[in-house]
Amino acid sequence: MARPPRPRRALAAEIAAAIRGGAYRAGEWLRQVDLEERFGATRFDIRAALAELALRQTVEHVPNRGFRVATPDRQRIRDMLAVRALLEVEAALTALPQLDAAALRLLEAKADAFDRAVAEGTPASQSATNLDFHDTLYGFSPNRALVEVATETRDRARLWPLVLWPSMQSLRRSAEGHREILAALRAGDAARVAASVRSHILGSAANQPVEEG
Amino acid sequence: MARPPRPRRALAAEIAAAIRGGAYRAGEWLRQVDLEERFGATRFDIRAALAELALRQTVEHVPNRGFRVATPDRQRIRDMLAVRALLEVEAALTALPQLDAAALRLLEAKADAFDRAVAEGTPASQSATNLDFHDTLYGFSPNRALVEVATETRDRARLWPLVLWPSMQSLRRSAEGHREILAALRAGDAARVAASVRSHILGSAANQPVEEG
DNA sequence: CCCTAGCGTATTGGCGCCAATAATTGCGCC
DNA sequence: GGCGCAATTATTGGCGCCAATACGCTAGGG
Repeated sequence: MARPPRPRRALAAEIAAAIRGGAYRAGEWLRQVDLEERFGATRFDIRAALAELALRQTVEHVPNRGFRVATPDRQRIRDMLAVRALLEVEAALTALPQLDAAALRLLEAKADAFDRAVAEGTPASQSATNLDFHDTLYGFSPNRALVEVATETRDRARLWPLVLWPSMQSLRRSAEGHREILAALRAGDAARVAASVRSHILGSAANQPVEEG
Repeated sequence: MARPPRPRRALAAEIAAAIRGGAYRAGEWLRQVDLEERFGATRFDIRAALAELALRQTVEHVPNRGFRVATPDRQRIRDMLAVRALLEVEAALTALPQLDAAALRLLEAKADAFDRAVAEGTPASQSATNLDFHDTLYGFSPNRALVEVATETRDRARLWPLVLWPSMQSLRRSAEGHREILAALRAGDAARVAASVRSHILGSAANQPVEEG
């Protein structure tokens, strides 16, 4: 199926999504010919996309060997989570003074959407509605650069846990986290916002099965 | 002069350095043929490097027009500085518990080196020794990911102010800032470390000539 | 005299081919 | 029968050519 002319940048995201979705395992070599076929793109585009992903450390590049999916490192995941928490707490705090009643209603609706996705949605829709809640909140921050760095960092760290993500327990905890954040925002309590966002982010991974490699 | 086979990644940094050094002005179009000649690289490499810089928002890409140097936006610079402060304060704070007497001596030596560069060095050596001080400090942080994101963000934001950087006054202030940070580290006073790093970063740009465009 | 339309030129960017390099398999030797 | 070396094959990656596109200039018309 010859797809219509694919927007250049999208390809990298598409490959990243495929990796996230579990199409390729951690450490697995990505052969360019396979990718060509799978995504119906030219070799040139594939290479450009892979280079971009390598820059984002989604894949690892070994000269004359190729690209392979970056391997999760437990310590690094923890470190990344700490960075995420730092950035996202700040994003939430800077958003806080900008929130009016309408904004809070909007956020409530997003939280509802996530709840519904948890109850009856697919893992993909759960992930999407979850991100949507956070992005909506951070979108109110007047510091655009902060939001960009935060989402970038989140996307960079997000690769790993997605395969083992959909445990019902952690989903419920996430939903509760959203409610707690919302309550803190409504109260206008900065310290409480910081604490709730922080624990929401750190907690989302803390309850992951700690198997050793 | 045909240079020896240039390491791939270095080229992007080299171009970025050229932009930083003022070889190309903000908003100026970067013609690929010029870059080819200037850096003695093939068109292919130039293009890859430019794509990388575009991803880092050092240059802007306009399809079928080419690449131009990203234009500084005063608001964005402020925003970026806030992000830098956030990240680098955290890096310094996490480094703090790891510092022993030898580490403090090393940092003192780096601060001395910067002082010498301010007194008698070139702008390039001033910049290098300044970065070296910060990198050495952050290097003691156990959170590698944090340090990476911090230095990445710094390099991303660093493009703009360098042309107008070498005012003797701001250099002196930077040198003092290093001393203040060192003193706070020696005292083991976390709050003071945070405050000194923050004001060092925000201050380094606050005293910039605020001409309007 | 100014505005517009068309052409020529300069520049970018897509892509396919081929050389360089590493993995693999098969053969010979110990 | 096992091990090591060498030829074969698979895969990556460098690069130059050419089509696509935008810009500047000139000529013609209002």
